[in-house]
Amino acid sequence: MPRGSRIGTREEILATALDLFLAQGYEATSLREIAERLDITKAALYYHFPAKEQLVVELTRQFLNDLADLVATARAEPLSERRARLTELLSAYLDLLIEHQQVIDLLSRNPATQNHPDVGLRARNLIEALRTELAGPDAKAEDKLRVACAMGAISSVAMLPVMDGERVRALILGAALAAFDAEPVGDVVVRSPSRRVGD
Amino acid sequence: MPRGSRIGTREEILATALDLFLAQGYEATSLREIAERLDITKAALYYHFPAKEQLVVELTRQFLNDLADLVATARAEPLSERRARLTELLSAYLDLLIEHQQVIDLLSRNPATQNHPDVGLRARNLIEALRTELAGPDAKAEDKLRVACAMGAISSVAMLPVMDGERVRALILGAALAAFDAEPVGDVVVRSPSRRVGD
DNA sequence: GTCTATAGGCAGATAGAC
DNA sequence: GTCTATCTGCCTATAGAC
Repeated sequence: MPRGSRIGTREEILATALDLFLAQGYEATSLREIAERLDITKAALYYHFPAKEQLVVELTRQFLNDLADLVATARAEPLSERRARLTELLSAYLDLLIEHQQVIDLLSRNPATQNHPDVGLRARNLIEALRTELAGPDAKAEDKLRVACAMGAISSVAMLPVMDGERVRALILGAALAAFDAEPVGDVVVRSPSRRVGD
Repeated sequence: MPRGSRIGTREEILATALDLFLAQGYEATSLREIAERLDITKAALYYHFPAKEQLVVELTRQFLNDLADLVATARAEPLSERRARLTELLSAYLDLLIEHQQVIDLLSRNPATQNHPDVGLRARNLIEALRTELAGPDAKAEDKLRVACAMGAISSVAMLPVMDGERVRALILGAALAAFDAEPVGDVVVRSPSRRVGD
């Protein structure tokens, strides 16, 4: 059943694809499912996108460009003011994750997208570049690990239901900086459990 | 070409399946690929495992049981010594992630596995239970966020190439505790980039 | 425990009418 | 821009011989 001429078909396709990819995964979602939900046919999809993978390329393009911008910003920052630079860049990284939360979910949860040169590989390279920039050119292994922990704390936004407000943002940024600065903690002993839970 | 009777066929199948699932994803890996790499046939796989999804169930069983044990430990701990309890449980959680790094990769990267009641849903419930236990029964939203940040810092192990040594472990645990304790940091301004990187 | 052979289905993708 | 119709190929899973 045709829907007639609409302005936003392409955007509707992308939105629907994102929905289904997030819920079921990229590989587990067929073009038939996407088409059915939109009440069009598979062939109609192929008018707008030459192949299934192109859906992911388009869905992730904006995020990846923003991430590339952030790396460029990092490279342009003077190394002299190290602390201010770290704070600023982690803050921008946090904003990026919040803004593109769904796309990041898509990328991190779908191995099939991670080997695509314009998507997964590009993302990996950019993240690696950011980590390198944050640690500094003369960074020791420990500094790199500290940066990884800080970025990990920021990644906790991905685990959370919804992001709301400046207070939450400030807390996560504070946690990331504290993770970076932290003293090592060793020699912790764990007692044995009384009974297993869950089965 | 038959391989004759071997003791470890079942374990070889699981190891090969894990390899391929990690490299390509669960959905993107066919039973034919697994069989070919092992030099057996698809039908032989079905002798050992009744369905493809059973491979994931077996691969994740040990990790999920260990995680359930950790939740049980958390429930058995006295709430009186809050700080020691938090340190101890985060430490055990870190050990768990290190020990089962590959399985965690498998779970977190494959949406298709995440709706299975004995795998993804069980994992989600256990992680949620652990977060709740760590935050405490009377926890405010902010405490839960702090726990999420701490667990996020620990999750940084998943981003790292290899885990080696007590020093690295101590650093990550320290970062997690510091993330939990951190003061909020607000009002950071980001300058604009000079030029985009990467294309 | 492993094989051959095949059923039965759905995938991604294309051709060409309208 | 969307359709119908169809191709080709691979998928999971099963039956039954050895």
